[in-house]
Amino acid sequence: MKKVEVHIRLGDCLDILSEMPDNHFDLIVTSPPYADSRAKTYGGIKPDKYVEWFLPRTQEMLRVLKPTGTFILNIKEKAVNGERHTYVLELILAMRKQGWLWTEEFIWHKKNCYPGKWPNRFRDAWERCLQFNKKKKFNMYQEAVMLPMGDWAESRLRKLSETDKTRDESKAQSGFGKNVSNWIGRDKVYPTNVLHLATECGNKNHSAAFPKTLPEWFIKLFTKEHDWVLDPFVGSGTTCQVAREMGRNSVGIEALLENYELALENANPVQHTLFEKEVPYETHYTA
Amino acid sequence: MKKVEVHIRLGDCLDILSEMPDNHFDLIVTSPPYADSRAKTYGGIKPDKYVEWFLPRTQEMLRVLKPTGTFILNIKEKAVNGERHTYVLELILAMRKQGWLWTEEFIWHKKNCYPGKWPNRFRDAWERCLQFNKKKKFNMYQEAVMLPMGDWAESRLRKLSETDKTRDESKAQSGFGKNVSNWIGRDKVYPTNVLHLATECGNKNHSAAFPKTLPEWFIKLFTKEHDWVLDPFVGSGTTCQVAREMGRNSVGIEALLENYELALENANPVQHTLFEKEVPYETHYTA
DNA sequence: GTTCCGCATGAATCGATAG
DNA sequence: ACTATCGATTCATGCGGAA
Repeated sequence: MKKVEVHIRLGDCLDILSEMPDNHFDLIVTSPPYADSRAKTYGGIKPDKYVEWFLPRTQEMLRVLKPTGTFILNIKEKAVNGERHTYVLELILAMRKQGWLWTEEFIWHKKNCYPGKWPNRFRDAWERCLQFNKKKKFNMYQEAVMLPMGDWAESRLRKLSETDKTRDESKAQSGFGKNVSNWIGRDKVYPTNVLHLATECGNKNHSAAFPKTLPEWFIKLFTKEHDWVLDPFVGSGTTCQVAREMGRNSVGIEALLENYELALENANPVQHTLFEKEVPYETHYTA
Repeated sequence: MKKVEVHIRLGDCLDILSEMPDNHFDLIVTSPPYADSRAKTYGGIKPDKYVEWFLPRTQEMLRVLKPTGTFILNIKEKAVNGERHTYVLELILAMRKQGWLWTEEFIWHKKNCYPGKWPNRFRDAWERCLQFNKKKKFNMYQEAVMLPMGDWAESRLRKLSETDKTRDESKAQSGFGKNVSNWIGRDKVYPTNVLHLATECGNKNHSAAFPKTLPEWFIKLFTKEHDWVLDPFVGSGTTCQVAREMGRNSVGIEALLENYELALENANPVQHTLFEKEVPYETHYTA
């Protein structure tokens, strides 16, 4: 019997983080407000001002992250004036000057992206998941995210419709997390740095631009049970909700009161009791 | 009967391009030697020197590209010292200062890669295909790369056609047939900026995993027949080979004699004659 | 209980219109 | 000239109701 803590805090993460101790978190995973979005919360940061706005916050994140910890930043630059804006590129360069190591760039392939048609551009179906670290040696539990493959995937792939084949052969990989128990005992392979996840769209009230499967995958990969997870832009609480279900302690920070209350509701920040043998966390969530 | 030209040139593209006229090419598509690779050819450019080395060449490419043309740069930064190197990010920023517009970043998802992992890293299954333009208005033939639609309409279309067969055929000639044709017109969708292409693994020729499908897709998207395509690092000639098969004129430049001879062989740079009715180029390749 | 169909709904982007 | 707002475009997904 172990306790899992969930803390949801109201305020700008720049202020909240300043009260937190050094080297505390094993994983920071977040999807910050993109440029020109969430105007109510942060005043709708202009693309040209984005790096300047973000850097003080990454400075605090660098401080509160353990030396063995990882920072996953989910972000995508928008199209401005017919061009991709460069603020994400500049952010990476600036964060390295802060002391971050830019270890890897995962690609989140959004299977169901926003529709639309333009004369000069196709639909944007991917986002960056930038991995930053403090040290070259960090904790990584690669076996936790292994994919079932082998005969099952092969036969399944063969049975896919002709449409599926020509469009996207990733279906065999996209099911990670789903029905994991069915595949236990089968051959498994390591995943790649391309993630195939759908955004959870038609859900009741709020559509999750940040699907549970995204923080879930990185929490599996970079933490073990009872590690500490931080989301400095927790929004409706998805990261903390997933962390709790997986037996990880977490802190979520949200600046907008409306989202804060939603996060309280979703993440249920009461100290929970996990009876490990009866309910191992793996059974608590599904993809 | 129209002629398709293929020119293969031996030398550094910096020199060869300097002899070529302004505003000549409709598409430049290339996969340049990555940093530290192909040491024989270009002396093994160090990652830290990559931007400096590449910029004079993009300057020439900017000159020879038509104002309505597009430059597709397939590139991926390597991991150096446990970090992703930043030379690609810096290259994008520097090329914008040269006058290029960074219009889009396509992701090439390499589907069938060999398995493998590193202690701190999964297998790298994607590469950047950076799109640069001279002007905000450029030629783009989006219909040429449309894909079959998803399951939703596929099942509907199948049902309609079954109904069409088993039921009263006279209906097909009246209003009902129009409905069918409407659905048929809707059976294709525009793609996204994520490309799912397989690498040609068992390729005897070269280690360079530059599959024909990659230049093919961009040639379809950004050129029409008899347009001019340039690959300044043509390697074994793949781009020119595909261009010829698609009825586009092309110029390929290669600095290494060994590759140059291979390109001569593969791209068959004799002026070819296309009898359009007998062998429309569309039949030469598949998606 | 299945399977199927209709429908709403998006971290979007462009171009035109208005202040 | 430069910014703010609005309409049109488009498709994968899951829900609820119907056959």
